[in-house]
Amino acid sequence: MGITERKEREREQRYQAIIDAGEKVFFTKGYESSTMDDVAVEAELSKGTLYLYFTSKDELHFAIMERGMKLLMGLMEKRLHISSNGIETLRELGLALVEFSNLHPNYFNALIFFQGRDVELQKLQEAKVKDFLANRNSLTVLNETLKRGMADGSIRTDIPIAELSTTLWAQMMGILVMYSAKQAVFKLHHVGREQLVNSHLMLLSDALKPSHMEGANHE
Amino acid sequence: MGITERKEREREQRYQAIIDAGEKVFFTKGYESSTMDDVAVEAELSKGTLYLYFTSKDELHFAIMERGMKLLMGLMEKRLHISSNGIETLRELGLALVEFSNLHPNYFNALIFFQGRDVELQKLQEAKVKDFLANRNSLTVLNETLKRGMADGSIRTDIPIAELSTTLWAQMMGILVMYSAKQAVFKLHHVGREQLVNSHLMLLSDALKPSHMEGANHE
DNA sequence: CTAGAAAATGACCGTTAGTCATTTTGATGA
DNA sequence: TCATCAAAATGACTAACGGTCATTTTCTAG
Repeated sequence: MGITERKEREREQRYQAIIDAGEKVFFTKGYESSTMDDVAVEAELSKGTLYLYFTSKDELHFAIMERGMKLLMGLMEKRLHISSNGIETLRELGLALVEFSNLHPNYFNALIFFQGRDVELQKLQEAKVKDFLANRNSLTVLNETLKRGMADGSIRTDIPIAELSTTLWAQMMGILVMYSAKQAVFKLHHVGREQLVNSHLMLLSDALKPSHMEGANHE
Repeated sequence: MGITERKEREREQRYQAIIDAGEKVFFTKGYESSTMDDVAVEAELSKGTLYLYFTSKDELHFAIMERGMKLLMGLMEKRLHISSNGIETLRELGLALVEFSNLHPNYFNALIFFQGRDVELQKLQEAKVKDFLANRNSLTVLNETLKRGMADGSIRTDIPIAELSTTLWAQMMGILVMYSAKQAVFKLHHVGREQLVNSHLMLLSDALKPSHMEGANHE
């Protein structure tokens, strides 16, 4: 009989329903200003029940971020084989991130916000984080693309790949975190997010070329 | 009679003493885990008194960060005139930041942590923040240096200066924020902070050259 | 010595993440 | 149909902490 199966399915549905409620609340009021009671009301459940599905507010937030990450990965995969050239693919990945930020601004913010906090990697259960890092994620894809670019000669090879990929990843995530954390500074200088990302990519397109390679067409 | 003067002096001393206590507590237990009661005990004052000098926990943290910023600025000013060449001075500024992180790791962390949060610029009194931004700070110095570099021909001029300076600032602060927030990721890839900063500067030294300028000596 | 202002105190408040004893639900077997 | 029992759900409660304010203490001035 499929009773255990049905129960499992119901549990999964409720789990997703809580994430739905969490999204609605967090995206509307912002993470810090949202309370678990808010989420409970939205989900039409008691707060106690939430804690049967999530061990903490941060874990719920993590689940939302994971959804966002899946969406982003989808957009990246789609662009991954547009070009066979490594450096151009890299640019596509950058554009995927921009596209993501326009299509799903809320998930984008959740992801950026989460990236800029040191909480989860320490306080969340090791297992969950390990699992997340082990899975194919934006950093993995970046790494593969760099390998391709180094192989086809479109990307410099004098920086070890592990260093280069983490650096590029940190740069991109970093400027986005800074932009969301320090909007006032950027406004003061009349620089928008689009401009920031653009000039970043512009700098990169030159920086990644193998030395002495002529004929840059950054644009 | 100098009574008002003495009072003012005493007030300033107490103000500084509270920052001292705040530093001791925050640097030891971490900002989030530290309570205002902890600080009060360390300062040998009641909690209520703290709030006569600081309107919030964040404002106390801001004051600590300002101290750090002053130290950093000192290190930067010192290196500012080592070279008359713009691009080399820019590198010196990067190295000043590295030096700062080694000399004053606690202030460095406070600064980074503060940079990566969106709280203060919104919740702190406008005046305080405006004042901070108006003062000569790392971003100002960066801007000046870029101007010099563009003038002496050592830095590309095709990116507007406001965009370029904010981008470079966001990149550098960004990767440091990411490093402190996501140490686990970097450890997994065996990349240390020194390596991260190095490969970042390496990429930059190529990216900032005027197009078609030959003979790169990045090192 | 006293009046009164300025500084300091600490008991108290409101909020909220997280807990747990109790209740409800629903499957099972007689 | 009902009794039993485990799983699920509940919501009152706790602990912790940032921030407040009526009261007390300290200091100045006349």
